[in-house]
Amino acid sequence: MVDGSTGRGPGFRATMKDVAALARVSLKTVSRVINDEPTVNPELADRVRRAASQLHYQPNFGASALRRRDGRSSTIAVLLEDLSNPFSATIYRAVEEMAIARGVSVLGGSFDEDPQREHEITASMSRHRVDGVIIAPASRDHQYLRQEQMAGVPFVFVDRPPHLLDADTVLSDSRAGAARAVAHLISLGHRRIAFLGDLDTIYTAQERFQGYRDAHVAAGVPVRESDVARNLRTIDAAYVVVGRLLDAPVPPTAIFAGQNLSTIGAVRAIRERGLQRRVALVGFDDFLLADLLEPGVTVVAQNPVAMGREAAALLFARIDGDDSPSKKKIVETTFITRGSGEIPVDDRDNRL
Amino acid sequence: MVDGSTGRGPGFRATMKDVAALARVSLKTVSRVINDEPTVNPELADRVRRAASQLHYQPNFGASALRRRDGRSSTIAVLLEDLSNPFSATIYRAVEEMAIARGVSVLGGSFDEDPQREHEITASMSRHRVDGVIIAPASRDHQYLRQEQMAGVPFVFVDRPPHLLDADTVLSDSRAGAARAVAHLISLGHRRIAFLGDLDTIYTAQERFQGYRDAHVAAGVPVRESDVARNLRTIDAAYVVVGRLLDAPVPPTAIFAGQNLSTIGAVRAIRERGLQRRVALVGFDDFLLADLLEPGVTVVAQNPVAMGREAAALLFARIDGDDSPSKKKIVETTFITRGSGEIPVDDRDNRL
DNA sequence: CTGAAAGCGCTTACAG
DNA sequence: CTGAAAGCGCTTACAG
Repeated sequence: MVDGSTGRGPGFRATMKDVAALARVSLKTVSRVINDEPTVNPELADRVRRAASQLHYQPNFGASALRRRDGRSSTIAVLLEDLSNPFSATIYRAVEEMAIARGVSVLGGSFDEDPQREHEITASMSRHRVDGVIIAPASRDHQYLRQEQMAGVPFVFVDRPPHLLDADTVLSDSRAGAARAVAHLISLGHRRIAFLGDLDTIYTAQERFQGYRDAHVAAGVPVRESDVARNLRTIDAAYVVVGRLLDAPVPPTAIFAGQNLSTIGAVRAIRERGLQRRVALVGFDDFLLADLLEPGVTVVAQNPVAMGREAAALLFARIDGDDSPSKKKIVETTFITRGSGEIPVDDRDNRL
Repeated sequence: MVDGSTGRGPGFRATMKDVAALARVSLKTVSRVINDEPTVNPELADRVRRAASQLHYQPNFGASALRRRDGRSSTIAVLLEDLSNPFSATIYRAVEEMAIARGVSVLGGSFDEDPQREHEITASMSRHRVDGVIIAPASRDHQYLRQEQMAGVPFVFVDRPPHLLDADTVLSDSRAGAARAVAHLISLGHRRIAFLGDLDTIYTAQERFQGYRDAHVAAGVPVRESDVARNLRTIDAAYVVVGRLLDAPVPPTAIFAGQNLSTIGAVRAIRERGLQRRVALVGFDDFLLADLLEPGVTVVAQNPVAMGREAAALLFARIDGDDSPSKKKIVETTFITRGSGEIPVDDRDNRL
């Protein structure tokens, strides 16, 4: 079967057995060399390495994991809202960097705020026997992950906390960040500040609204329900709602947008009406080119690189055996003023 | 061993054997039910399903692949330049959608233009025995993938073609798209059009430069080497180079930027000098907010969704057994005028 | 329609 | 330091 040559025709893939035969050693010796066990005669090891290289041998992770004590697949899952959104993509990349340094591969998944899809993808990850999962859940009840956790798979929640499940968590300080931004607008005289919120089911949308309220309460400014828009997911949805608000008889004088897409929708609606120097705007989550718009867009910037790194560090610590109580990390936000948020109220507009 | 209850203490994970014992059938019958083989007594099948559900059984893909004839891991790899770049991320998402519809999971990887990293990641994918690979290579010689191909793993090249390897390919029509954009600038009277190119080693950078040259040749306008900048990877690099060009005694009157980051760098440098209504700019590859800048940025838009879908379709066809000769698909670009590219030459500037 | 035996490519546990 | 046997969780190939 072993002919000593390299070409074996289509479909051929060398196994340890083939390497062993070519190197004239036992299977077990090949296994020792491949796994860098030290107790191998250098000459034999060399023969094995040459044979492996000649046959283009690549060990089979799946087979190895099957028999291994720890059952490690050398794979983790990173399951986020939408990998094509810059926030998710940046977290993914930060995790990828730490994974690659450990020789671990990353299975990526996007939930698109669909709990059903979350259930399907996590089940699939279970069938792949991933070594751990970093997840920004779309669902609100995470008890179903309990079984997987009990089977020894660590979970780290990122951007959104677990519900009815105990697990490590990495969050932005959404509430404080939002409160600071809104307090800034209030300090410039604004009393009618519109709120653009994402889906009500999303933790961060709730937190950012709480921050918006906190700032109002602290300043003794009432929140007007008609200035609060929720369940805005897309640029277009925010664009339409902001247009409607601005066209009202007594429009808000400032806007606080709860995420990057709604900020962009707000910019479009404001610009279309030529109000970019009249209506103040602050967005949550930074975005590329925010500084090149006119005026530059003031934002509460998150730190997705730090979030991804932190989540990966927690996950790998668990994979390495850390069984301490679950941890919760808060990543600070940064308030970046660029102009759009520094427009004071125009007294002509402040009719309440 | 089987106690009929659900809780088994930490570390427990049900196997087919456990399910078989609980359902009082043989292992093989469980296997038949899990794999939806039709020849199972409905009553037995029901017992198996109930037992599987009670034990939270999830089949082990790795073990199944090991014994299976086809050896399928239900995993593909999508290896691109940088998953946090919108172009790569959009391709990734398009592939993910098609993969999820087939119950296939996606291992993602970013090469960052590092051939060494490409070698490591592709080797890792081989060890995971992925069923197929979609790749935008960083290296220039792809013979090393021959072994993997011969072992039956299909490769689809996206954005960049294979060198010294025969494989399916999906490309943008970079050369024609670039030529059209530059011809547009020439038609507006520009004779000094700077070119901002990515790394010379990158196929698309070469093609876009060829398109830039084609348009010059067709119009009988000479290309000035001093207007050609290469190996620009980042926003900052483009920003610095464009600044230098604009500050020269006789600056170019227009700029053609070869990718989205260099376009953004060019915008920064132009704006900083207040030249956004004087210097024309066209970019290759569209980007979010290009229409909200002032003036809006004219671009040659690619279609990464179509590219990802096409690549996935080709890959899954191969996985399903298509062994026809390799295919090459060209995805058209779209020229989108928004203002920055429609600035005619100012006669005062056209000193040659 | 159902099941007992063998084997996928590896590692474990053991013997020499 | 080296190797033969058993077994990980499944599917295949076969017998009933």
